[in-house]
Amino acid sequence: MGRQPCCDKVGVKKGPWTAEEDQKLVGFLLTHGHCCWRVVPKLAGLLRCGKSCRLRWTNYLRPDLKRGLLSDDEERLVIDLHAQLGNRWSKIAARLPGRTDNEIKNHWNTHIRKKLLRMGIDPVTHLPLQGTTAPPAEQVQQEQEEQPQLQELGGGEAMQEEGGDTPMIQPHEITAPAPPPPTAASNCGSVSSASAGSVSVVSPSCSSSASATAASGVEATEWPEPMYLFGMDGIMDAGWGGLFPGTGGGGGFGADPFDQYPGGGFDQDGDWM
DNA sequence: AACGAAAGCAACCGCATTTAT
DNA sequence: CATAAATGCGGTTGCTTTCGT
Repeated sequence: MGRQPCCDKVGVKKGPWTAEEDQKLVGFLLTHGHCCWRVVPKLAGLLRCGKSCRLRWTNYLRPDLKRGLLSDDEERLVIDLHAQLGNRWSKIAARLPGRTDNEIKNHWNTHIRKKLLRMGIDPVTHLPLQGTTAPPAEQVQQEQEEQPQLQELGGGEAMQEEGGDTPMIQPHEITAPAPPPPTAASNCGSVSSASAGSVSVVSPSCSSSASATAASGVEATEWPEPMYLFGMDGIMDAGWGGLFPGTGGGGGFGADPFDQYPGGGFDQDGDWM
């Protein structure tokens, strides 16, 4: 027997997720968890493939996700791990809390890979490129001007984007603890305790309250709705700006929402900050 | 100011692996 | 043990934004 599609192709919506869909998915998962992704969209009232729901959740909606560019340390860690593991993005992501394989993969392909190439390093083997053995001197100089700290992976200077973009948000800025708002407090790590699935967003720092919350299920059920009652601006102000990029899809993050709304959101433990 | 090219990112596709029967 | 189904993973695509001319 041939392999069946993961879901019915007919009537399945594709493309960028809308805020309404996000709301349904987050609300459902925080309340019920996911016993199996195949049935999640049906139970959540979504016209989406279960696969798509899983991807959306793991890459975008999980409360424990960091957002923003990778820090200098994270980038070095990615390079080191890639040298050891190759394109095992999920394995690499497992070593970077709050980061997803997709995010790391994209960052590698768009930033790190190019940097290594300009440095004359094969991004696959992590060895000096054959043939030219070294990039032209002016290229090296340009590279050093752009990424001086990459030459010495032990350096601790904050890395900037190519072209000298505004500094990325740093991990310590993301994880600075702060008292969570009442509705969001229940959000931290309430998923897996209600879930038989594998995805866990339980945060050690709030696991006790999370278990209590999950036991009641009340707040976990209620929080997504207030999030939307904020409206987009309110959500942004609350620091989950990356959660609902609108319906534009694609490059909706050309402007980092954290640049506009710094200091809010969930840290890697799912704590509100 | 307008246009085209390049960059960046979210999402999709298909294969591989794991789990259940 | 064999087969089917579900899930996970990596590669790729397409859309949006940004930058340069």
